[in-house]
Amino acid sequence: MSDDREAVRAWLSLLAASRGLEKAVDAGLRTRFGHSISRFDVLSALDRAGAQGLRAGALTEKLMVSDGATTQVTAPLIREGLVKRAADPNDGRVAIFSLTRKGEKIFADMAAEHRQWIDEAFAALTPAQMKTLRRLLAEIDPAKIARSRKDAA
Amino acid sequence: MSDDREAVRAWLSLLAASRGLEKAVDAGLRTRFGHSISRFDVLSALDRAGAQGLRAGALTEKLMVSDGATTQVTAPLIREGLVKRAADPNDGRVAIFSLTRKGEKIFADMAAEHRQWIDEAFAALTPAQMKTLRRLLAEIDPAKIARSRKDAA
DNA sequence: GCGTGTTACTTTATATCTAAAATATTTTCC
DNA sequence: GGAAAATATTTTAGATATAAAGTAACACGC
Repeated sequence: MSDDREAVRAWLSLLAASRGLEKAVDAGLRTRFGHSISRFDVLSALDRAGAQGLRAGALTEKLMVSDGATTQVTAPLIREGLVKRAADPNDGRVAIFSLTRKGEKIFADMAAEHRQWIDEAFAALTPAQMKTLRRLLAEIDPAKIARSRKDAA
Repeated sequence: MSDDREAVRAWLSLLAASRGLEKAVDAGLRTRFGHSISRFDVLSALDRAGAQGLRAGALTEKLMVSDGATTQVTAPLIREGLVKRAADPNDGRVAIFSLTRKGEKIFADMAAEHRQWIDEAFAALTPAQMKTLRRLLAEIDPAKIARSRKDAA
């Protein structure tokens, strides 16, 4: 059988497509708005959360990064006045992040342009093909790796 | 139409799948072999290049990273004796990297296990579906973004 | 109502990436 | 043949990621 390495081939394609697009989007966001893709992700999550904002922990979960990363990526956004950090009145440990008015406005611009870029990058695919792509991607299960690993060294 | 945001949805799925799998593979390589996915990529490129090795520039291109990253990621591999750095006899500027015997052996182990992990992560897909996936991913064109960007600020 | 453990977040140390400056070598062109 | 331009790589400064240690606030059980 020559289906021997099909999974590794698919993985290399996946990696190449994702890294390529990620780099292009990051470069675009930096050039046009002076913000990284990580910051865009934060703004996007906060925009979706609306006025009530998100706790640091919830942000961490949504972005799938470490606790420390959330603290660090929000710092410059707060410094520049796009994000507001408030204490939870009921729990002194909790930090709640939300967009400022300025942050909302800037994010709206970023999101509009971001969407155009993505539409262009995917222009060669029909909506049906994009759905197929999503369906196939959803079948990939990274968690299986951790479960199967024989951690002996 | 509700195909309105199909491209952005596909992009989010792509990113989630790629990041998730990348994290799992990286964790596996670190746990089992003490090396990052970046180092695995270097070893993989050098293994394919064989005894004649690769110039720093060629490695940079294959890995799609910056020049500096190549210098930095090879450094620990050289320190640990998996990679050898030689000068080009015809051009004093050029550095040629290749695997040592030890590097070849260790990479063989890594590659075998890596392949198992990928097979497992993709187990829910048939070979035909993996081919479809590759075909669809190949249609995505990040370069369109740079071309369309109206870099005015 | 107080010690002790838990939880939430931040800080720190380290790894990896990029962009740009620095270094070294080769090539080009009078 | 030598100055100037081009090329190949390394170094440096800064951004962003993680893991683990640190800090502060809460909550449980006696």
